[in-house]
Amino acid sequence: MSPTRSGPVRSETARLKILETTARQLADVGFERLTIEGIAAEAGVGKQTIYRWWKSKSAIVAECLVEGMLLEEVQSIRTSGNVKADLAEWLDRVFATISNSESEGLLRSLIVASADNSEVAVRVRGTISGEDTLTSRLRAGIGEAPNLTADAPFQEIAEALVGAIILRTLARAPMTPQETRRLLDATLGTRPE
Amino acid sequence: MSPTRSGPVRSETARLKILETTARQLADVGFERLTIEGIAAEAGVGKQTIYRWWKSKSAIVAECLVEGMLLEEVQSIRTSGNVKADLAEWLDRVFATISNSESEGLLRSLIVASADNSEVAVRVRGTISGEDTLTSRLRAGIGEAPNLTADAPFQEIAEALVGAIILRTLARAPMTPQETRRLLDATLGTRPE
Amino acid sequence: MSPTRSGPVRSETARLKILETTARQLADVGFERLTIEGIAAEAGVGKQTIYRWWKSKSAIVAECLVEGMLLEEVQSIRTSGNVKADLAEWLDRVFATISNSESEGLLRSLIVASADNSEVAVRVRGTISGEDTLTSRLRAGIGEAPNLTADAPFQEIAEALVGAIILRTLARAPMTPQETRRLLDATLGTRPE
Amino acid sequence: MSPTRSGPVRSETARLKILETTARQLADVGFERLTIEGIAAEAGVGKQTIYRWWKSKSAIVAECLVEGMLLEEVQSIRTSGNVKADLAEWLDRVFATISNSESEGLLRSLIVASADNSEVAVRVRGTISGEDTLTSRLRAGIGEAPNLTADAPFQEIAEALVGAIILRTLARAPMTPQETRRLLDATLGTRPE
DNA sequence: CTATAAGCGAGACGGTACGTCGCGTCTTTGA
DNA sequence: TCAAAGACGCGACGTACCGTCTCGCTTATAG
Repeated sequence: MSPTRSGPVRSETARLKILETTARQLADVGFERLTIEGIAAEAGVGKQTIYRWWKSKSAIVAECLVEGMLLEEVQSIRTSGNVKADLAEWLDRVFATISNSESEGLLRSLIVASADNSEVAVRVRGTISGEDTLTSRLRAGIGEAPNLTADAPFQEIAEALVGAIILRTLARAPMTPQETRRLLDATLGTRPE
Repeated sequence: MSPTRSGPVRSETARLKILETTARQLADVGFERLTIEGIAAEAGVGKQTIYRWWKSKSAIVAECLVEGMLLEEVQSIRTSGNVKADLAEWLDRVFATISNSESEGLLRSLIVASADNSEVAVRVRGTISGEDTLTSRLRAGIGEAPNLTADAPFQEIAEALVGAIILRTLARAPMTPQETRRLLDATLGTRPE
Repeated sequence: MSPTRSGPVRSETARLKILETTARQLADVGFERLTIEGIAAEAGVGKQTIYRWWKSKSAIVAECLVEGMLLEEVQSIRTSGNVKADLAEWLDRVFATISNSESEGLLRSLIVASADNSEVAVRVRGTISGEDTLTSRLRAGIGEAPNLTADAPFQEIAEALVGAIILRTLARAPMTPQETRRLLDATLGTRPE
Repeated sequence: MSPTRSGPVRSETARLKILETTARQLADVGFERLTIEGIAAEAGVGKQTIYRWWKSKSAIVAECLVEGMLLEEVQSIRTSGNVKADLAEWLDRVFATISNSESEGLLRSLIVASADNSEVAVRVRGTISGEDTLTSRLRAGIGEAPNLTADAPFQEIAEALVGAIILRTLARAPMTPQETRRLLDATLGTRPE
């Protein structure tokens, strides 16, 4: 076996077309009704080309997340000096995004994909909380809220927040701004305004 | 249809056999590989009998939850006077149960079913937190933890806890006892021991 | 067992409704797509009422034939003194009737029913040839055609004619008037005009 | 679709296995109880492979006829110089074949298939009369019987004979040798011996 | 003049087969 | 040698009917 084998190399064009198509169809029809055949047809690609490079549809979805093709809108968190206000704005944005009829069910689809593939689970969580900007924001907020001391359980607070988002997504019951404030009070130890 | 129509009546035997079979197979093979045909075959029932009364497999799962055929082990929460200890014991029990290989993936399956059917989502959440015994326990714990004041956001604290369970379930990363303590410190406002 | 048992007697209304519905649907959708459930529904009758009195759908069709609800138009044959002319007129009428789009496929449906139930086969044949008026007409025509001698094989001539009708019905190729004349020449021994 | 498209080609193995299985099962259980699933299972083939190439079970049967897999025994007619004797032998052979319990009902099944598909009707008729060897034999017999003149209606005589076969098949009443003679007398204009 | 038993409309039941969709693998042809 | 196209065996889908079996109601003899 030669170190560099002969023949054409993986087609980047095909790879991107497949990812874009997957992202589009995932938002459109959801994970359960997403099919390899459908992706191949719309992407103008042979099925084998997909099977050659990915081992399941959740793996394609995972790669879409890595490429930042999904949930771009919810990855940033403001740092204004008031951690509760910043997180409230972020949570409101998250719930507004997932309630948007255009990508209705997208996060729910990602949850299903997560159940199939823990790589997706990790990516979804990372993506929702902006590649760990959530934990960073919490750490940056030491002193801005009673619970945010130097030895606070930042990781667990982040989990509680993201977990609540997931819970509400599954229940199709986005949080209202009042509820997000109460959630933040519960996890940051702040008091109602 | 008249209020009392004549003719044969729904078979309770068939209904129970279907629910039992569904519960068993769900724990066995997971939601994605659960099939109506498989249920019908094992339950000794015609497919139409299933389609007549339920409109999807997630609807059957929802009824299993209502009948208490799933997740019975995690529905009770101790009330000892120490809310953090009680919830820690409960969380440890929850993670032990869902890590148990016998029902490996059961909760993950229920999450997938939830994505398909908000009825299931509501039931799963109700069941995990023991038909609202979680919120009740929190209310009963007023004064046992800094965050548990009379006007505390009990609902949101419960959501944060259940959400964290779901998050860890998807990531296939059950919380260790240390982590559950930190999560409780984060949501109850307690301090590490 | 008493000679006359108690209880209500067979409902003539239901019987007739079933036969009428069957005749109508048979002409409409054909024998293969005729269903007991469809008959019961349209006739406003329980399925059991049908199964109680008939053992198959072809048996109902047979009874429709007995009741003269099917193919009434083709049962009479003229007796004018010219057997070839009379049979030509009858054959033309038969082919016109079965080509009529309104009952398109009715005879074909009856052939299928015949294959299932020899009772129907006998009835169809009897009905097409007008309760043996065909053989009668042939017997009455002794001397009107070369083959019609006193010891002629009347039965076999009739069979040849009806068989040809069936053949053309299956092939969806009705005979033209010219062809019917040639068929009659072949079986009656007459010569072309 | 381009004239020569790339990609896999139709499997001849599968095609033949399907036709052979269909021929066997048709003789075994009859057309009404012949099922696509049964054929697929016995042929070791996916259902879709059948649906891809044929649009109904009668279409498969038609192709069996084309391939000469059905009714091979009745396709030849002797030419001895005595047309009545030759046809009598053929008719006796036909009725013997269709009465044979081994293929009991095969011709009846083909009649049902004909009702569904005129292609089958044409093929059955062509096959029974040996790819028009019947008409050929009649033409070859000019002068051997009163009705067989140069301008005789050969086609219609053939139809009368085949039609009678079908009629008797439906009635499950094969002709006796005496009856076949009378039928031939009726159509050929011969006299009883 | 009951009571009892059958007929009736209705339709649930365990089944079989339908025709379709999508899976993951394999085969062919063209670039 | 990869990629498109797509046929293949397979498994499940949701639907249509099958023939059997309750139901609750009505109706006509038999006691």
